[in-house]
Amino acid sequence: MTRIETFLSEQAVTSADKTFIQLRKDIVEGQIQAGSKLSETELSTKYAVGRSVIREAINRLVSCHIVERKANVGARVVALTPEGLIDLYQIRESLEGMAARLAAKNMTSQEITDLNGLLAAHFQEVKGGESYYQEAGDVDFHYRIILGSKNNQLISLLFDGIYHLVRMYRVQLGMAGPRVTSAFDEHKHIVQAISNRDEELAEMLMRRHILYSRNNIEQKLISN
Amino acid sequence: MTRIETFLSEQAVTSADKTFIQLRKDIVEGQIQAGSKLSETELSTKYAVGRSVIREAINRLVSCHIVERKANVGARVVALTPEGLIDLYQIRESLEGMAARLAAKNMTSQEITDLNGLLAAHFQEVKGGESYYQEAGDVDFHYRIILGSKNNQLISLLFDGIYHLVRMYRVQLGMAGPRVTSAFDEHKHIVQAISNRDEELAEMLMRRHILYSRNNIEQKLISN
DNA sequence: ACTGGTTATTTTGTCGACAATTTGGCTATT
DNA sequence: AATAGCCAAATTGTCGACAAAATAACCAGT
Repeated sequence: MTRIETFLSEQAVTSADKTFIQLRKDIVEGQIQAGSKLSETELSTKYAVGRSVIREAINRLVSCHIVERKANVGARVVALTPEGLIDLYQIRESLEGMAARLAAKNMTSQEITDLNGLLAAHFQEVKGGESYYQEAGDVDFHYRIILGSKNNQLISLLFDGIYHLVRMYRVQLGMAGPRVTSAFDEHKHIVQAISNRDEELAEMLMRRHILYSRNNIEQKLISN
Repeated sequence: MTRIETFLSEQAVTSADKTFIQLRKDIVEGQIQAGSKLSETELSTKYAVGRSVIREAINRLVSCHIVERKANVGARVVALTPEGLIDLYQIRESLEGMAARLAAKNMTSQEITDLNGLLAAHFQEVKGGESYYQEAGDVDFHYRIILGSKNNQLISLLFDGIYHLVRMYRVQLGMAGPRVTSAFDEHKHIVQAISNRDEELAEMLMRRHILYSRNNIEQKLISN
């Protein structure tokens, strides 16, 4: 099992773990509508677990800002707003910029070699016209750099918190968009900077990369 | 009630809220030792609430990285390590830098006026030789700028998560340190940049400010 | 005395029941 | 008809009990 997989596949051992992951999936992928109320008893029967388990799952979703809860009233899935998406991308710009800086400092040469390999594989796909790239490939690229930062707090913030919310926006607002080839070039330059151990440039390029991505998404939001 | 206070005094309505806040306080301030085990039944009698309430409180502490839990084994207060502190400061540098940038863009002129007022008040204290400054004053300064970012996700990340952990290190490793006057000058320049709506400079100065603070703390860690 | 396996004990995870709070609807009064 | 107050239904919050898992203690065999 690769390093990435161990981090991503949070091995769910308890019933609350599984319910949390399932519920998050159902919300992120839109099976449960954004903004809708989460009734504990209802979910309890739906997922065939006790209400305690549902409560714990909901509480965890509250912690990653996917659900909001008012005391004695109940929990609702967050609403997807343009402002919320912008907030997320500002944080991504900040944190992933720092991640790239730290990756340039802390990645092993083996990890950098692997990253170059990933880039080469993506290049083949892009050349072959597969638009498969952007979903899995882009995510994989960013994950490796974040892991390369070796900052566990940073890794957890992005993986456990931000990324699920970003994916929720992506899926539900249909942001499967293009920007494939230009994004590839940006990735290439970032990897070059990391290979050169140029922390300053790596951070700057990553920030630009995410800023462009945000601009791209904002345009789509407006056109809707 | 000022804007800051509404954000800081999380009004605890349920019993789980109060227990969470109390437990966090006891951990952050060292009443409960770092690295120690958190027995649910034990805490249940200690705080005179049911075990469900304790469980919920612990789960929330897990979400803000103050406690770690292993399934079917139990929860422990995190250990305080130099690496952990560095991780935190790297994140602060990144996020608060972005906060300063956004504050330069989004703070109202009234808020900027207030911020200048705060600075003036601190100057009087520093001049008067009160070292009171650095604890409350420094925190107040940073809080206002973070709030000034108007990015709720960012605000929550720092207030609900990072800052309690930072305070835990500060309190338990006795980082009440000096650096008062130099920090004041740094604050002054940051406020100037924000007043000029110079986003770029505000971010850069804030990052430097936090970097210096980190260097200062690291030196103390070594000398111990 | 030491190691391996087995049983007890303790601790966590889950469930259903009860208490407290909110919400919606009803009645009465103006 | 509108509003205020009150009551009923539903939902959340908390508790204690039971189930499952891990740790500790114990015993047997070498």
